[in-house]
Amino acid sequence: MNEKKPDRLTLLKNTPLFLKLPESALRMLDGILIERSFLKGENIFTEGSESDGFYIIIKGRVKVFKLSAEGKEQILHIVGAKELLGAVSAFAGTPYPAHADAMEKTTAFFLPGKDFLVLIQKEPSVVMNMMANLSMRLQHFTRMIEDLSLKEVPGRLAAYLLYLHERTGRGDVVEIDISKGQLASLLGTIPETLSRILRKMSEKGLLKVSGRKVRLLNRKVLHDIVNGEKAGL
Amino acid sequence: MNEKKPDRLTLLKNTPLFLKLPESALRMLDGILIERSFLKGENIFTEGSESDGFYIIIKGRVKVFKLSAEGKEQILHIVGAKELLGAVSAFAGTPYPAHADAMEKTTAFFLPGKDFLVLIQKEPSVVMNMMANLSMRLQHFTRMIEDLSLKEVPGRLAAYLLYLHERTGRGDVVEIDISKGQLASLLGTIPETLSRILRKMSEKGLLKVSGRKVRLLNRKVLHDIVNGEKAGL
DNA sequence: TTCGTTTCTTGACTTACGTCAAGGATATCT
DNA sequence: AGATATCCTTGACGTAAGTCAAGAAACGAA
Repeated sequence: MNEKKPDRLTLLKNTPLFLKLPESALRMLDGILIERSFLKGENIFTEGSESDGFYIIIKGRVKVFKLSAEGKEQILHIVGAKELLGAVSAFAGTPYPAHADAMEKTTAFFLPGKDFLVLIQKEPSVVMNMMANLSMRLQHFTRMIEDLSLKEVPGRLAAYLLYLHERTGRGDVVEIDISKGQLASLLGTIPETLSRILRKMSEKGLLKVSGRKVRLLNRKVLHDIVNGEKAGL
Repeated sequence: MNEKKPDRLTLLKNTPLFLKLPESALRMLDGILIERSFLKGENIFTEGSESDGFYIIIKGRVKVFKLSAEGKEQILHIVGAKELLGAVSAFAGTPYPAHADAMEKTTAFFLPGKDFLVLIQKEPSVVMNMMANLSMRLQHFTRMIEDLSLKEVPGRLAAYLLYLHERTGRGDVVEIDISKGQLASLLGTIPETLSRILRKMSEKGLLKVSGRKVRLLNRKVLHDIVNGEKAGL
């Protein structure tokens, strides 16, 4: 166990939240952080439960989501390595505002809320980094509200595919990194609707689906769809 | 003009963002802030334009909103006295993510971005106050995404009315503080739909509308509607 | 591989809500 | 107060997307 310590320090140093932290603070953190693991599908926290701290994801992915009365799920965001989970609640001392489930085998460091508050007082850079983090999340949520309220599902899907293409596209092929059902939940719809729209887009020659790989055949029209063109879907 | 200065200082002292600021910093701010006025309906900034600073609203109200390709409007939030407008963009140095229009005659202090960044460096309490602000906004947006994606319009309306009742209700009467058209835009729908749902709720004996005053006659059922009950609407 | 489970797709149907158009009610300005 | 513009309501209609149900395909475990 002891020989793992150097690894943890390096991990911490490369976590955006802890950028610019002095060595001493990192070492202190290393002594406080608790490593936790979660199985695929395991619940990490539940909406409404009291926040006793937050997580820094080391490996794996976690979905943060809301549930409707009828059980429909809306994914708010997916948290991956080096990102924070539940930090706002820990800072504000409020209950977790949504559920969090591991989407795959996940390991994370847990930082108890009280230690976090002490750290914040001592290290202003942590607060600045966290502000940057919150700002990005706010932007993301703004776009999500816009999409849900002002775009239809084809527009949201096209926007997501083009976004994937920009970040991870190899040629004109993008690989959806989550199941189609989960993608539906991220886009604010249901698997049936997503499936139908993908088929229509295929029929129109806009793309070609094979499993999780999607070849974007007409990005121009996909862009138009994002901007509200009906394109006969 | 000079005899107004004491007023400004008092205003600043009572602004959440500047809580706990030393007298000296407040006086410096007072020398930097620029007072600006906007007419009803006037645009304050536009989505995509570069942020050169942010506003502290002194009087009046401002709607922050997105527009769809077809011109439909989604209000993200309404900013009133002592609240901040455009602060995230000023902090992050990103363009404004939405439009802002004055809903009534509004006066505000403008703080140039560069001065804000200097202030942030010098006064950690400002950052903490701003974090608290961002956290609340994030919570608000989370709820908004949940509502748009998982609730229908009657549920969103009922939630809004009950929220108004909690904050400002006199007996069982609440007063909607914006026009019905704007309320529709805030709830992510259109005036026709809002009108129809209000009528149906009246017919079911859940409430009684007279102008902007709404008498809530059956809060229990309204709560049920928030929680996904159809209630025969 | 084979079995069993989960995920994905498809069709027929329903429905909430948006669109279009018009009349009525309120508000605002001189 | 009267005139003009804005806001609100109502009806008839269209449509995007959800529900229900059933097969097909993909995945995982034994």
